[in-house]
Amino acid sequence: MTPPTEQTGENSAVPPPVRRRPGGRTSRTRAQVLDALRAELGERGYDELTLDAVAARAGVHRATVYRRWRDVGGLLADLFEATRDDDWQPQDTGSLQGDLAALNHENQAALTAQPSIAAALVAASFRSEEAARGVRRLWEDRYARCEVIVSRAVLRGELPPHTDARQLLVAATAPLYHHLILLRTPPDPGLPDRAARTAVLAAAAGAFATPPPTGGAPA
Amino acid sequence: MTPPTEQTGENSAVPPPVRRRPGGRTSRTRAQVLDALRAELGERGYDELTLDAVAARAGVHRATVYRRWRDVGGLLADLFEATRDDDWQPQDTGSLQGDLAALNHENQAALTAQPSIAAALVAASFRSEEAARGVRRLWEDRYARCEVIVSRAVLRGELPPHTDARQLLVAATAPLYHHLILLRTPPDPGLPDRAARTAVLAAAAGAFATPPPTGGAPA
DNA sequence: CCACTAACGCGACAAGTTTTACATTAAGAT
DNA sequence: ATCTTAATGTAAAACTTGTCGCGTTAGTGG
Repeated sequence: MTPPTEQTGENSAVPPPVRRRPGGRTSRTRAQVLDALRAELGERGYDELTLDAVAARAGVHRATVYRRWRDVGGLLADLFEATRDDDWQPQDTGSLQGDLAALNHENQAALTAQPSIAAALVAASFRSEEAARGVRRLWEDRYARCEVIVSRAVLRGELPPHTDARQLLVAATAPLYHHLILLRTPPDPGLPDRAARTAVLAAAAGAFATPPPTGGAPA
Repeated sequence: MTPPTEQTGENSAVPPPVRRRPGGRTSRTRAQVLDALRAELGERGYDELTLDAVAARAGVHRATVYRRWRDVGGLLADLFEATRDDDWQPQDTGSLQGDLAALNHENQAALTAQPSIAAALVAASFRSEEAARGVRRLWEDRYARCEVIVSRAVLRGELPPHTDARQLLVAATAPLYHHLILLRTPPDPGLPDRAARTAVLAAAAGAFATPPPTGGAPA
């Protein structure tokens, strides 16, 4: 991701041996390249992605891309990084099942859009360890933002106070990803709602209850 | 997938029979190459997979591999084919939750084995349309074999007669795949059992009931 | 055992991808 | 405005990937 700043040594003698230049041209190049990457991912798909095409589309020389991102994995990792800082947040529909269903509908739309950047990103995450780390952090960020869905439901009295938010969210969303990404079955318009309903039923049956915070135990 | 029969030679009117030779060397070569492919997938991982390395490991010339399988996608598709015809079947533990948990434990073991062929196969399915078709058929086959878990549970009286087997199986197994393959979180020893339990609770709450065969009076 | 030829090995090569060395441009500080 | 040098551009070399023609090996049927 961005320039590998390995310089951060712990020694006290040499503070910053290399003065970076994050301004003007550098950031402009990054923006151009990431835009070109998104466009290529969408149009040509992941497996036909070449660094060369990205560089050409960005109006930048190939060597520049190779130098700064090294390979496709590095490029994608940086894209994850850039994707991560937006202001997305889950809708508030007024009910747990509605919130989860809305989330699923949004995901289904993103994953089945004809040139799907989301699907390309998932495919890409298998490319390199670097990209895998990037996608892991992206998922973590998104699930963290979704936890508010659960806390809202608790406040409304729809769920018991000690509910494992992550487990509930995963139960509600995993079937969708499973079908669209792993099984590769054609999109089922009813699936988002069914999966949400199933998770809510399981939650009502106490499937995601965490052990009550009984007084401080040892250790 | 086996040998691509493009060998139409010239033209004439009658397609020459082209006598194949499935015996001896041909099948031996296929076995060597697929073994080498499995080994490479496990050791080097999917993204570092090269036809060249597979051929070298199989003790076969590159041109042979290119001729018979054309590219990585064809190679992987053939591997799916070979993987599909084994005699695997789900364990019978005597209870629905036990069966589902056993299935999850087995999958978790397969997906976290250090060189995980299973994980590599999933990654590989993104490579080409051909490989994607192969993996889709593999999943279809495995889920079909698992349906017996549900019918056994129905016979035992653990489930109502009209239960959607696929939905139940997906609900029980999807969270595992979601964590291990998409989220890339480290394996959680408790997850297989929890996911199985959640699915059983949802089933008990009627989450997977299919409309009764008789025309019930609509609301 | 023999003839036929599918399937393989070999090496050369075209196309594509990544690295490297050097020249040029422009960010950032004085 | 001027200087320093990080970041790019440029071009050619080094390496990778996939294809092709041709000679050799070994199934298969007689």
